[in-house]
Amino acid sequence: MANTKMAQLLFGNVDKTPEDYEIMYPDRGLNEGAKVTRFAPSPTGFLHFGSLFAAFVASKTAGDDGVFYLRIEDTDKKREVEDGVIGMVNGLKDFGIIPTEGAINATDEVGAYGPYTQSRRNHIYHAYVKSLVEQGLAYPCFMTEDEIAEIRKEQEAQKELPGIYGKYAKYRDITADEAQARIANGDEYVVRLKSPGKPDGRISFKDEVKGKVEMPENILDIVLLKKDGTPTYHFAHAVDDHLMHTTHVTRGDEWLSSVPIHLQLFYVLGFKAPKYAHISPIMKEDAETGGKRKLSKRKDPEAAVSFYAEAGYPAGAVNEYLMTIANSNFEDWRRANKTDSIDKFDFKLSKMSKAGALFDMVKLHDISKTYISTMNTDEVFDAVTAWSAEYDKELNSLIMRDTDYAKRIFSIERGNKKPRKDIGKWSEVKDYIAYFYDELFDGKYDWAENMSKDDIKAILTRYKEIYNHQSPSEDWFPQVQSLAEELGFAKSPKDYKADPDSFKGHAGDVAGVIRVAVTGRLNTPDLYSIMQTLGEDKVKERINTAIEGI
RNA sequence: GGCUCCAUGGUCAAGCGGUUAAGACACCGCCCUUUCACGGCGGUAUCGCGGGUUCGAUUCCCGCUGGAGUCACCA
Repeated sequence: MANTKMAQLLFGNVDKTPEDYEIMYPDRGLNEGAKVTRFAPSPTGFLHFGSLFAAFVASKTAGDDGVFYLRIEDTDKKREVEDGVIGMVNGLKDFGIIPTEGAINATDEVGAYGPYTQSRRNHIYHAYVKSLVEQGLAYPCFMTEDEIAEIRKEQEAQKELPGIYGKYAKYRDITADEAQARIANGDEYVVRLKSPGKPDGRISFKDEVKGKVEMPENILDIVLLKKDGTPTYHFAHAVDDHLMHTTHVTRGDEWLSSVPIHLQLFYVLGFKAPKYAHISPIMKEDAETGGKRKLSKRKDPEAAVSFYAEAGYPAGAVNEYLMTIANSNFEDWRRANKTDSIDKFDFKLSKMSKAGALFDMVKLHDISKTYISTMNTDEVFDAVTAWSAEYDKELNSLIMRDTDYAKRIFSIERGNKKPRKDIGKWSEVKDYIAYFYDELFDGKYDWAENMSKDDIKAILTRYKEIYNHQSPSEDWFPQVQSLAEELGFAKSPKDYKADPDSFKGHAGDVAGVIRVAVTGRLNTPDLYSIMQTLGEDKVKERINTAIEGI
């Protein structure tokens, strides 16, 4: 049979058959309904926020009883970057996404369905292409790039569908002898699919997020194997996801239009097609056009996952944000289940939005504030130390100088029923705690505008005399109140409002003066706690310095 | 341009033939309060347009407009 001859000519050195691989990679034997998903990036080393989102969705889809694996799609040497794989693995790990199988670094993998790196799977792809050639479903094509460009030009001029098909597929029926002669001559070739599609054919399928989709059938003789013998994305996708038993292919919706090709490939290969879930991209408002566009690696710093690490957004907070984008009902669930792990939330592909969401930094920040507010002192301390060790050495050395002191600072009003939400990201910590460290305390005083210098001086001078560091918290404010009365201020805002002409202000204003003297600021957390943390000597020193500066 | 997807406030979005059109972020006001934050209460603001179908369309159908994606030996 001629096809056998062709197959031998092209793949004489291939010794295994598809059947061999089917046996090597048997059914996974998972529980009924368990899902197998994957994240399949090119190892460019740059983890895009959109890719993180895709990986997040894939891992949440697999859930606890499924399998989520990492496959490296490195079939294009031009795009490859040194350390690209480790960049991907670490990038995911930073956000708590750890695949159950797949590549773990540039050379090692775990799992029984590997190799998980496409450049190491050529022998597998070749066995399947050989079989296709044998069956007359694929053929070598010797067209040069110039020839193809020529054809494309003509097709564009004629307003025809561009691509290699029908009369343009000039090597479709090439004989083995002819091919042999060309190869002997040193001609290069690709292997193309002999597409069984009909020009008027339509296909329809159900996408897990887009719903029912109808499209023209693929009629193009797409390339299966490039001239260097590596597979195209399309072909590798079909072979890999079949052999690795992927049940749900989650990927960016830029792939939606190639589904007809993929479904056809699964069909000719005799594979059961996986379910597809095409995820809408995360968009960004374009300042120039006022419109939306995809989050761009070039234009948007937040497109790089490293941005969040640098800014100090906790990975958990970013995860919460990703989940609110993925399944908007997560927000309601989170309010009802404040302390539960995000893993308990029942993520559903079908609840994903069909349209692309605009990236909202403000929302992320809010979610992050809430997230950090629920962390305990040690967790905050650990996170800040880890972050500052990498991104703010000065802050780090300050904190490490006296870790107990730092923890006392972080514990102020932490753990309340209604916790403060002062910190949205770790890079805000330095400013937040600045007045606890002389090195950061700038000596600028933000005195209230309605206070005269004389009053400020009087309050501080007198307060210095009555200050008792040993007073328990409940006695502290009454002391301020009596000082207020002594100096002509009302005891409470109510008293003051009732008769503003009789008072210079109220006890709150007096406390405010003390606050500014001690911290330099008009607004702070609980002043008593701050003073207790600073210590008696430091408080007195700050008040003295303040008085001198007036 | 062909093919395809999408379309509810500023943003994320519930809704799936009859609703005062949820909720969250942001914004504004009030309350609580020694400041701020937190919290509570309230407010501004949304169904792209035009046709159908129907007793009745945000919801179903068609067209338009707008946005996005794709048309490689890149993924």
